[in-house]
Amino acid sequence: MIDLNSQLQAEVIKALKSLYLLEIKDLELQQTRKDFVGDVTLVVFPYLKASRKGPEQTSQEIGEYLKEHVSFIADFNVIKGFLNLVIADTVWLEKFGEILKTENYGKGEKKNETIMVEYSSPNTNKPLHLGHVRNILLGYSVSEILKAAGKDIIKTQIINDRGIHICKSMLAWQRWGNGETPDSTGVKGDKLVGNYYVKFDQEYKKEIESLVNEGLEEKEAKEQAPIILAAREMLKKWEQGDEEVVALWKKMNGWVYDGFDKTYKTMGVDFQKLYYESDTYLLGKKVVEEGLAKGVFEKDPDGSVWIDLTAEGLDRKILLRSDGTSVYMTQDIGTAIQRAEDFAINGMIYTVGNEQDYHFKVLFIILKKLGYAWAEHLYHLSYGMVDLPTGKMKSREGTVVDADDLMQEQIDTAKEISEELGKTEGMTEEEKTNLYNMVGMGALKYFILKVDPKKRMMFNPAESIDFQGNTGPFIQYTHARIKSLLRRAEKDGLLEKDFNASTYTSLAGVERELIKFLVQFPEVVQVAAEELSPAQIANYTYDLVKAYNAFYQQLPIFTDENESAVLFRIHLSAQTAEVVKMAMGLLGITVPKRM
RNA sequence: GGUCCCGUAGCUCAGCUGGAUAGAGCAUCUGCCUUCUAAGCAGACGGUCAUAGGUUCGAAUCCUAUCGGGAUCACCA
Repeated sequence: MIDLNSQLQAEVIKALKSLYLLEIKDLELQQTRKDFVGDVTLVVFPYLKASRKGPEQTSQEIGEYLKEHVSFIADFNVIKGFLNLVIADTVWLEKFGEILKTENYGKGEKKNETIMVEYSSPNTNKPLHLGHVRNILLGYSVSEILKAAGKDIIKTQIINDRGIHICKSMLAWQRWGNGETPDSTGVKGDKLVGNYYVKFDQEYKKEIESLVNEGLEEKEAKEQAPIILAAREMLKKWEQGDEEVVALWKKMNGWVYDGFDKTYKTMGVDFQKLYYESDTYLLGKKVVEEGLAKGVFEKDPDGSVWIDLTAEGLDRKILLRSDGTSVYMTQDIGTAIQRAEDFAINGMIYTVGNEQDYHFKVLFIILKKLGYAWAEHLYHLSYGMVDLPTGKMKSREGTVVDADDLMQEQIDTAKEISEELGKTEGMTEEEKTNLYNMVGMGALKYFILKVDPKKRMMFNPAESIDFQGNTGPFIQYTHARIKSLLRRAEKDGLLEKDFNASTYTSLAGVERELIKFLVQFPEVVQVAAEELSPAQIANYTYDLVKAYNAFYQQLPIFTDENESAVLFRIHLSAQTAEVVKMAMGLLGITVPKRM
């Protein structure tokens, strides 16, 4: 497709050269703001020195030149130093015709580039909560966006399945579980294990308290409480491969995975490859040798290994403890290298909260220093915390918003509203269930993804997520409405007729606006991919849908006397629905045919 | 204390590679269903873009300082 913008740029450059002998390489054109007439605006202030004239006269001259020399400039107007250019309707119609012919409109060319996207990466000692929800939705959506931009994606997660935290749940279950299982209790596996994690914490606190009453310092009490000693002992046994402990560990982790799978299924997300920390936690050690040999790392007299990043304005960072065990950073280095060995990847994206900005900064520098080619394309998809009105979520204070509960609430709300509005008449039970899921999850996903990932966001559990206005359901509704139109069009045999751009020539304002939005779509996808920002897609789709609704409300579709207008509007609607469907798909949101 | 992020309408958010009169949604108030789905449309109300300087023809956007909020700075993960 011809790129209108770059073509126009070239013409303006020519105009400046011919009028004022001004030689420039490129310049910025912007979209004309809504309240003014025109499509594209040139700000002429920067060229006043060359023109030696006032802003209005300069704009006028450039405008006249362009109107005369460029066929697709239909008109122009000047307001102060702003030259607003009007692009001919025929150009828009031509563009629209090209869009209709484009298969998979919006998708970028294949890039032959494979990126691994890591997201979710939970601990196995407690259920997923609202914080994970943002992580998971972002990771999934960014993956879909990158795919649409032409990259190959491998979705992955690293499951933090080992360590003292899981031993705590195991120990508590052993002591107080009475052999309970998810099956015997009907409790979802991750919830069951999470309950025992809480139980451990309660018992631990009691022990600390009684030790303090016996006269111990709190710090000592924390170290010496029998229950924590038992948990440490269990971890040691696990590391030695004690059969009984490992069997229990496998059993309880299995429950958790079953629980997580259900949650992932409701969310509609997936992974191609899973990494487990129990497999990777020793991996970084051999890299240490490599780093020492290359002189990237240094060894202290006590045997600990460090990297000195003071030259980069950072700290000295430890990579191997004096007892020879590895730390978080070492594991992450090892895991990254393992991944590059497992797959032919060109880069990686880590979806991790912004409290780990520093960690990833350091990690990426280290990997670069070690000289891996793929290390040039590592990104930390850093996102802000989700705040509650009460402040930060704290599991110990019971202020976490559980992922499953949250999703169920939205689905229930979707059901309530749908029934209230009487939208479900004639639907089968299955269709209804699907619809409630789609709309409920659509509301939740859109609510989270429309916000710039980098920013922290507010969620108030007391107020339900909106289903009106700038929301997922609003967009879904518009799609359903178009589908309804198309069903009628099909019945009337209108869909078989091709739209011919040359038969319909005078566009209404709302029609032109809508085409402009559709034209933008591929670029929006590219920008969203570059910025790793689903919010770009969400906000674009909202604007598109608003433009469609204005069109829908203002113009008749079937009842227009002009048959080519009817045909045009039906195709315009169909194309809008298609873009909406694809854009929402990039957010992991499905759209209904009826609602 | 060092480093990093943030502060836009009552609330939740766009806009931030400098450009026109700072935009949406929610909430409040007006209209519009006998014509294609009113989860919609049209409109009203609501702003010293935290504050103070600076750069510029032009600053919500860039720079500096101050205030306020948050994160991070472990031989934890």
